[in-house]
Amino acid sequence: MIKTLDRSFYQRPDVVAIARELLGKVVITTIDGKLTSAVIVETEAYNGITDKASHAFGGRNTNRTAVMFGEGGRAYVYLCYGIHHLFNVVTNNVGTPHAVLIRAVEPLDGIDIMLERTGKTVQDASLTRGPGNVSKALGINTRHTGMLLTNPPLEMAENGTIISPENIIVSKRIGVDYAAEDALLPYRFFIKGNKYVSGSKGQNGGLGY
DNA sequence: CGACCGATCGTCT
DNA sequence: GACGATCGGTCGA
Repeated sequence: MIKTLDRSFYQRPDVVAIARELLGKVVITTIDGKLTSAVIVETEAYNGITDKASHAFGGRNTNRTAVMFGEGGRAYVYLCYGIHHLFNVVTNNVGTPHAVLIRAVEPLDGIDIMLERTGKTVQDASLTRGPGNVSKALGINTRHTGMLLTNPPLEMAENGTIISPENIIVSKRIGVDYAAEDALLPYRFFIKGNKYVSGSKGQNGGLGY
């Protein structure tokens, strides 16, 4: 039984709590007439204008980041390193640019389509491991930025799965060393032992503080 | 293993 | 004109 998350789920004040709650939720895309879905296994919270790791740090509201300043429940997708499209969920409400980066998912439906999109021949952990690979496999790109997450082509849902607290690992975020002291904040969450979780030694096994 | 490197381009200074 | 919220490959120990 699948239930789409409505906007009240996203429009809450605590982006860190939402990042944690998103573990076990399902992302469903219907793009180019092809349906794919996957379970979220790794997330990171980006905590608005006071978070040096956030694109919205210091109130930076540009064409690219404007979506984050809007209502929660929409997608923020941007191009990273000219190659990778990174998929975020906007939370909170107008004026407060919170977002959660989806860093890894575990494939559910449409695995053949994901293989097609990524040019892979066999399903292994690399298919949807890491934010760049997530978007590639699910068919998400910058044209989806600003779209609602409550209906196709981009939907988020819950299927009754509960991830127990002892199976959730917390760590600092990946790739944000430039954010100085904010790089150390415990804003990354992932499911213990899940093979799709990104990072290597010290980043997918334990408390990487 | 770990360190390093190239790809590739929209965005902001 | 510089620089990424990355990835996958290579090289050396």
